Amino acid sequence: MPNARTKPACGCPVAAFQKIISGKYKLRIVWDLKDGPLRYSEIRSGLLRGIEGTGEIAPRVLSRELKALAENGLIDRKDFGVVPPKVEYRLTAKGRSFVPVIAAIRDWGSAHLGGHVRQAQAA
Amino acid sequence: MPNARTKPACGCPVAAFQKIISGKYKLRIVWDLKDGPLRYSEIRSGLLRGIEGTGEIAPRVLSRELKALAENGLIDRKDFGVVPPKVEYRLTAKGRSFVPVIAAIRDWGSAHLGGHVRQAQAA
DNA sequence: CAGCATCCTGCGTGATACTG
DNA sequence: CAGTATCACGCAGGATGCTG
Repeated sequence: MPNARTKPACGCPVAAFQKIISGKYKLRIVWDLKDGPLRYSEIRSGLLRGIEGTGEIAPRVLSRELKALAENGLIDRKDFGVVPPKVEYRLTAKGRSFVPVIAAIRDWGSAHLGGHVRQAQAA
Repeated sequence: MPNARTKPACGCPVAAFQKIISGKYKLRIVWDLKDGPLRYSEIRSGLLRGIEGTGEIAPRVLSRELKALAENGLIDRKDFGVVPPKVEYRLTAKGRSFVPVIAAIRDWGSAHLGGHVRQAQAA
C-alpha cells in the first residue's frame, strides 16, 4: 500500500486489539516471551510472579491463551516431540512487533497505576 | 513513593492496565474523547461507528464503563444540571496521558490486523 | 512435562422497560 | 437527554482429575 493514510477514522483496530489480547494472561505471556523462548511450565511459573494469593493458573486457561496467541500469529509453538514432552513457545515477528506496545502499556501503568516498577531504561 | 519497594519488574502494571480497560468500549471512549468533551449520546453514537450489525449499545453498559473510567481517574464527568439533562465527559490529565498508548495500540493494530484504518467503505 | 476433559461459577454484555 | 432497574445468557476463568 502506497502512502500512509493517517486517518483516524474508526476504532476498528482497537477493537481487534482488544479481541486478540482478551484474557488475563495474553499480554503477560507475550511480554515474558520477549526475552526468548520459554517452555510451557516456565511461562506458567513466570505468570505467577506478581500474583499473590490468586492460586494457580488452570492449565486449561493457559493452554487456551497460548493457542489463541498462536492462532493470531503472535507466538509460535515448537513441539520437540520427545518424552517427557518439551514444548517451546516463542514470539513471531508479529509478536515481537507487539512488544513495544506492551512496553508502552507497562510504562504508562507504572507511571499512573502505582508505579512500583523500575523504569526499564535511563534517558 | 517513600518506601523503597522496588519490586522487580513484574507484569503488575500490565494486569492493572487490563483491569482498567476491561470492557469493550473503554479504550474507544478514551480515544473518542481525545478530541474534546463529548456528551453521553455523542459517545454512544461515536461508539457505533465501525460496528456493523452488532445492534445498539445498552445504556447500562455504557453507563458502567463511563463510571468505571471516571473512578479510575481517566475521565471526568461534568453534569450541567439542566433540563433536558446535559452531561459532558472529558479526559483528565491521566486520561490524556493514556491517549498515546491507545495510539500505539491503534497503530500496531492497523499495521498488523488488517490495516484498514480508513473507512470500510469506498474500498 | 504438557496438556485435555469435565464441571461449576461469576460477571461482562445485551435487551427491555421505566424515570427525572 | 441521561441515565437506572431488572432479567437473561454466554463465556472467561478456576478447580480437579486423567493421559501419553
